[in-house]
Amino acid sequence: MAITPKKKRPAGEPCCEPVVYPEVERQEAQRMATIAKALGDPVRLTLVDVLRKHAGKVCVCELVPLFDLSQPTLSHHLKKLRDAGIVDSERRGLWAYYYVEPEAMEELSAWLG
Amino acid sequence: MAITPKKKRPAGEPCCEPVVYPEVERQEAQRMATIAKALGDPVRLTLVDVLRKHAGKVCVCELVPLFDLSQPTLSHHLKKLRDAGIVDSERRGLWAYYYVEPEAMEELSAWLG
DNA sequence: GCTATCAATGGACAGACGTCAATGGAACTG
DNA sequence: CAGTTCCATTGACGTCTGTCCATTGATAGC
Repeated sequence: MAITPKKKRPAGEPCCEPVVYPEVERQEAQRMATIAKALGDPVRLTLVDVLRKHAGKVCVCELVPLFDLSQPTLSHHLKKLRDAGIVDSERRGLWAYYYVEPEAMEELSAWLG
Repeated sequence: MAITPKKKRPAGEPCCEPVVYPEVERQEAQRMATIAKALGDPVRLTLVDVLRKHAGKVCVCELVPLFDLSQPTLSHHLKKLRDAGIVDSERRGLWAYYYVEPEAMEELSAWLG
């Protein structure tokens, strides 16, 4: 079988220096991507912006009319944000109040530089 | 038909103050979401990280072996990053060199706070 | 108890997304 | 010119995602 190696570069010089990417940075990139993905939707990013501008004072029933979406859909988005650690919620009686948990966004902001 | 309005809140007090979200901020959120979405994939975020740490010196043939993916798939991710204005490329002979166009990421970083 | 309200959950569906194999196109070599 | 190398594009495929509707859970007031 012995396939003859065909490593013929157009010029003698290599295209660029070899690139290494350590495992540690890979894992951090993975985590940052998770946060970015949760924020990578117009509805969710808007939700986060609304929440951080009305710290601790916004209940879901006030969020729903801001969008042209059903209440279950918004609930799903809020759940995604919660799963990503970007927001959290607190129940008071019938209502659920959401607020931003700033660590995740700060992390991403710092990573972006 | 005249459905009788059933606006009975559990308590007299409203759940929270009414929330407004201006159109201008909506549009900015939309743009930020586009950037975040492009970054919301582990492969793409890793690509960006590799590129910014080897400014202007990385050709595609060096990027491919960093991932367990086919060359067309990587090309597809690079295109997405280019479409989002996060990276750009330059051709030198056979090779294509990619580099980070930092404005978009800086914008998002600033927005995140 | 019963009823009303707010929020979360489950199921279903169309569309978007990530991936690959095959192909195409541009540029260099001999 | 033909052959090679590198990169982009196309088409196809399965999976994930966003959305809705209907329902359930939880809490409050009657």
